Amino acid sequence: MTRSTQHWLMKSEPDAFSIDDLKRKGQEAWDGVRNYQARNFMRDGMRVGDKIFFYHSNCEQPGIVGIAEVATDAYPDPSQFDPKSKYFDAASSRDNPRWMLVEVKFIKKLKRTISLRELQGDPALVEMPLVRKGNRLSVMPVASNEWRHILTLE
DNA sequence: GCCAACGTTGGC
DNA sequence: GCCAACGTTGGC
Repeated sequence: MTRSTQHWLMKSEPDAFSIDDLKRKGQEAWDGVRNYQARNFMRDGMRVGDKIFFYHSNCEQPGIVGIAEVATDAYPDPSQFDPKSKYFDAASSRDNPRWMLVEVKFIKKLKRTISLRELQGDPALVEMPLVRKGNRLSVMPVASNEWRHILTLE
C-alpha cells in the first residue's frame, strides 16, 4: 500500500535534546515517549521519509526550530527495558513491548524560530492541535496545507 | 516557580 | 466502570 508523505511535529525540550544536538549527531533514536497517542503516531503513522517539524518546548522561546525526517520504521524503545533508565517500564516486556520509537534524521535548522505565539495567532493554523490550549501531545500530525503554510513563515 | 490541563492509576 | 488522587507537560 502506498500513500503520500505525511508530515509531523515532534516536541523536545532543548535542555534535554535540541535541534543543535540533532544537527551534531545527524540521527537520533526518539526514546522516552510514554504517551499512547504519541506512540501510535510513531508506530502506525510514520513512514521512512516523512518530514518532521522539530519543536522546542518548555523553554524561553517555544516554537519550531528545524526540519527532520523519519529515518527508520518503529521499533521497541530500548530504554523501557533498562532498570537504570528514567524511562524504565516494569510493566513492559521484550515479548510484548509497550513503547516504540523511530529514529529521526537532521535535515536543517530554520533561519529563525517560528514561535508558538506566532503560530497561535495565525488564522490558517487554528486547527492545529499544537495551538489548542492544554494540548500536551509530543508527537502529532501536521496537515499538508499547514505544513506548506508554516514553511512560508520562515 | 506556578498552575491549568490532561493522562494514568488504583481503590471500590 | 467510576472517579479521586496523583504525576506530568509545558506555557507563562
